[in-house]
Amino acid sequence: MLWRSPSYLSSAATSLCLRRRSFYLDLISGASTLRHLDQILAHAILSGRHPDLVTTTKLLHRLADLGSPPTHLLRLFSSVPRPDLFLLNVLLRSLPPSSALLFLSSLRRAHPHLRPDSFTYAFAASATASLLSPAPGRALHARVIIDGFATDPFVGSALTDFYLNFSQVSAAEKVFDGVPDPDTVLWNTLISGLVQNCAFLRSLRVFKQMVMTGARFDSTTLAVVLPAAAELQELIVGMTVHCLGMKSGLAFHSHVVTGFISLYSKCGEIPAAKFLFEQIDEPDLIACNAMISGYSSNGLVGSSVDVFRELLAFRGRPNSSTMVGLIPVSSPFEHESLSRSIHSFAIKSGLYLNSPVSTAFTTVYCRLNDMEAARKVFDAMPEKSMASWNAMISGYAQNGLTEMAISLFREMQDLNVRPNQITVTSTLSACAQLGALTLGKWVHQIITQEDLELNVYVLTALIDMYAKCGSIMEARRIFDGMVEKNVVSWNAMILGYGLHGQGLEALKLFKEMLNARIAPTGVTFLSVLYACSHGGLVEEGRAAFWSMTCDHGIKPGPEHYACMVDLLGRAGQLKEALEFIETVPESAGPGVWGALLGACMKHKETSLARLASEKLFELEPENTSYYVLLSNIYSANRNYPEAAMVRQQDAKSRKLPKTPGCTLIEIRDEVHIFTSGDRSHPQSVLIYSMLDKLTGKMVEAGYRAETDVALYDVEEEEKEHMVKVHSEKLAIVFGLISTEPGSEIRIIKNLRVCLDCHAATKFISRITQRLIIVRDATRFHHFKDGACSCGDFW
DNA sequence: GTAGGGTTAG
Repeated sequence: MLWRSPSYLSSAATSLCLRRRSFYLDLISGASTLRHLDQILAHAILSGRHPDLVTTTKLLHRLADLGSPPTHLLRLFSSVPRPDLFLLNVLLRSLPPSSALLFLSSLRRAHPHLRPDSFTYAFAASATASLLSPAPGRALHARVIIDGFATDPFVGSALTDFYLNFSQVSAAEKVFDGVPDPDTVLWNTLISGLVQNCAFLRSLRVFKQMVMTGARFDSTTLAVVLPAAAELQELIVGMTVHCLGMKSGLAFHSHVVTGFISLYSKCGEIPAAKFLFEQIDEPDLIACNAMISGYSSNGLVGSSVDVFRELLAFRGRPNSSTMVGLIPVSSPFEHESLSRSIHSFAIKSGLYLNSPVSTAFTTVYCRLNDMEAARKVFDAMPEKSMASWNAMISGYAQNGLTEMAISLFREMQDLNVRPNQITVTSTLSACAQLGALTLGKWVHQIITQEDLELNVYVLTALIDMYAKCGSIMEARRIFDGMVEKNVVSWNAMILGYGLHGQGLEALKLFKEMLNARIAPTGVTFLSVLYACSHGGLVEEGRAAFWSMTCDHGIKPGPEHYACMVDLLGRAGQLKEALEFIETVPESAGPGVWGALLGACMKHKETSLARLASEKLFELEPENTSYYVLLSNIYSANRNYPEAAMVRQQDAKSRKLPKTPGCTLIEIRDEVHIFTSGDRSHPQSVLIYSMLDKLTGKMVEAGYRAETDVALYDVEEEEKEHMVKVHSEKLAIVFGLISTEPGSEIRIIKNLRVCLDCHAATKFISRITQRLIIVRDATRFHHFKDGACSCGDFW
């Protein structure tokens, strides 16, 4: 270096040197502080040399690098009598995004001789990518098109990046398509941005297209496409990329190797990941993190800790990602104490309580069903990431706290935090559990508005939501539109038909699935059995059960046995059901006996009911719902002393209050909830007078209230009321008076619909000529013209 | 102008 101290500048020799441009340039690039630069500039001017365009450009560059405020840069620029395009571009690149764009907008007035080129627009476009609003970027895009730069790969890349930063995937693709000869960087920008927007399928498609068109790919390309393959667990695609990498020699680039380690770990190929990791001479922090998380997520917590120790011993400090990878999210129960101790370590160190670490802990606590701890971690996060919102929402949905999940999603919308596929998938699951069709439709609308990629997860969640919220046709429409279906999608659709009592449709779809060579899983058979059971298809169900073990080698679990007992029991084959239980290899669980008890209920089989109840009391002494069932069976047979005794036992054992039966109906986006005998509704006078009129007409048509008949597992409080004012009847009547004649009525009951309401609804559907869809605790009933879709197999 | 690891889902 020419000089070390500012005092050196005062020497005459330096003055002479400064007259020569190259020395001057060297001095500028060597300056290490703003003060140095000031002194150089002052000296130059004193020595009679005014900086020319080249030196000013250099100076501007250096000033920006050393953190000079934007006002200084602008002042320097305006001191130049006739700035050229190069200087303008350097200025634009050096200014903070908003000042750069502001400056550009005044350019035409201030410097009419300067015609922006592709660099100008590229820098400007990349400035728009980091703003809070997309509006300036869109305006710039318009100018780019007018000025004819939309076909330039440099500009296109910056614009593509801009749109992807604002999650406008389609717009980004449009920009890309407008560039006839995309270069490697432009391809990479699109692929990487798609991955960041969770559009993994699209990114793989673009990569394929890139390779097919013969475009040159580089290590960045491979590094950005690998996470997409890993995320989708597309091992074959990943291995193809590996082959491409080997052939081109790019597979040994450190970023790419890390990508492979992560890919193989995520696909469960730990030996391959381990092999690659051990091939690296000196793995860096990121490679170690990939391996740590790979082991941990595959349940190999010991090996994960080994690599962590190695990292501490030889490669220095771990970072927050190391911690995230180390937490055994995949098996929290097994390593609960380890997770909690990592958490307290993280809190103590303070350094690690950033968003990804907190998100991992949120997840762990959700999995441990410790929702309060999870929420505490979530609330303590100053900056919430997409993943942290998703972790909390899915945690609520999976723990059945559906309202919490939905209200958190609402909060996100209110805060203008844009959801991604995972957010909507979790929220849809909550809507499905709740049976909230209007909410579900709203989420569907948001998916469309946000242009979220419709991947298998999202579409399957939509099928599930529509099916569980009563729109089986809409579910089927989405199912048919799916290009790529997997087992879960088929399962969701089959289960949907089962819920709606369309057993034959379910079986037809199951056959189609087998023809399409999709290997069924235990869940598939559970859905098929369920559909048979709710459609009264006993023989078909039996055949499916045997085919499961014989043809597909799937060992039936307790839930399959329970479903079979339910199937036989509903159809009145109680003896066969009991015989079937005796074939259960291990002792039958509560599910199996519960199913038998439910069947006894329907067929008023007191002695068998007693047997089943005794088994249940033995297996689950704390579960109170069986007492209700048994007592109802006795009262159905008019054996009131026994009924009273059971009820007394029940009262003794009961600790928690019962959930009262209630029915929900949505009218024009508003939710109305009715309980039995409810008079709290503002229109309750009208509702009751309508109900009276309707009951009159029903009686005329032959309806008799079945007050002394056993009510399913309805609760005591509800039973004490006249069945006439059951919550479902109130909700139906409210539906009748609040909607157009002829339109369908949908209600949701939290318990199983009672026999009397079931019969009454049939009459109502005929008298009013309405389709009434009732979702109860176990299935859907479509009442139409005096009949129910369940064919009374409910 | 693009760049590897970590969190979230049916």
